[in-house]
Amino acid sequence: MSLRYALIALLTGRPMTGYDISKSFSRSVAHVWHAPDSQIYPELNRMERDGLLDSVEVPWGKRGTKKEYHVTEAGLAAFREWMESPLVPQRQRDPVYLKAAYFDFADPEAVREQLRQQQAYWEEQLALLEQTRATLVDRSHPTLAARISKLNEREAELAVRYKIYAYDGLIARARTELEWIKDGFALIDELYGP
Amino acid sequence: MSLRYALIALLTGRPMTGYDISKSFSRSVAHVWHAPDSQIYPELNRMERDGLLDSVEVPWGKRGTKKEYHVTEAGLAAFREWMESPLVPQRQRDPVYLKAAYFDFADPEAVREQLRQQQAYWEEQLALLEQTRATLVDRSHPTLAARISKLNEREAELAVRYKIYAYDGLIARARTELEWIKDGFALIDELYGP
DNA sequence: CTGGACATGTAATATGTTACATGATTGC
DNA sequence: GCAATCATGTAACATATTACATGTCCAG
Repeated sequence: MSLRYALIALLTGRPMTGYDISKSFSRSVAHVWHAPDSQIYPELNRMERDGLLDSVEVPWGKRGTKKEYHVTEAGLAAFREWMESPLVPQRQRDPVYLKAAYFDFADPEAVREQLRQQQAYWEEQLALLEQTRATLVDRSHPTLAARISKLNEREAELAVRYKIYAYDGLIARARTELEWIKDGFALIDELYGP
Repeated sequence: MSLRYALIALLTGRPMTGYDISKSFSRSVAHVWHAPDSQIYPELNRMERDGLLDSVEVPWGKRGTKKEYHVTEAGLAAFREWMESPLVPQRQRDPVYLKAAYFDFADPEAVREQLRQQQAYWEEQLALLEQTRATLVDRSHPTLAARISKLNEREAELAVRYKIYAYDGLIARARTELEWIKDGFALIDELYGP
């Protein structure tokens, strides 16, 4: 059910179409949440049906229209309620750690290759996260900028600081993963020779 | 589809019933993988149908029987193939970071309370992980012990070291989460006063 | 006038959760 | 004999993935 709240969170910044949201979910916001089109559009419809969102038909070009969604009072209330409700701890289900625990079933070269892939992935993530963090610090991040334009300085400060805080967590996590991967290379070298 | 491989991984140690597996998934192995009964039993049946597992009816008490599953050659081959195949990077979908990015929508006391809960959760996890790690180091961990009893010293060393490596990753992750939570308390104190 | 971005979905499948259901065995 | 544990599921629902389908608009 968190998809709902991720959608509301995004829409608190500015009204958006399903397409806008979809793009956000595969670009900068993707670090915090991701969902494919096929999940977004039906969920937006359900949320409108449930009164959490309102939509306005906006002209698009000559004949086309698009639906811009914005959060209703009920939606905002539901979001606040979720924000204040306790978090159910996530259950562990991460294939990476499962694999690592059984690396002895794989060829050491195959293991090295997988570690390299993971390393490349996390290095790229880390770079993106730090880049995005910088746009939060200077307040140029588009979604954030849209949101804080409607707030006073104190409120804006809070919004910005918490977003930076979230990114600091993601960055720390990425660094931890990279450290662990580095240890993995060292372990294989030790067990099989370089 | 990783559930399949998690099940095979467990069964490489020793033959088990669905119930045994279910218990493992909610005790020590839960750090690496978790699944409820209702997912385990049907999946075991499907895996037997697909030839990855074999089952033997074992007497249990006077009239009862239970099904002990063991991995077939085909199952082991499938496991090795999965172990050597590249990992598709996980997409981010973590409600904790989503919430953190929007903490300004919640009352600071509610935020503190959630941080306290997260802290308690991760501290408990960390303790369990370190405890389990110790049973890997001295080779008293039941699943591991069953597995290495069938291996020579070199193979046992590999199996043990990789499992410790996986737990080191989980422990590092838990510590990183705890650090981040600590920063969260500091941030709220700074923004609202202690 | 064409390709890429914009826009909105459906369908089928896979995976995961919650609740319910049932019975045997073992230890006290 | 009674409670806790062992044992094995089904059913309904919720969520997520993959593949497909269709059409508009805008820039070059």
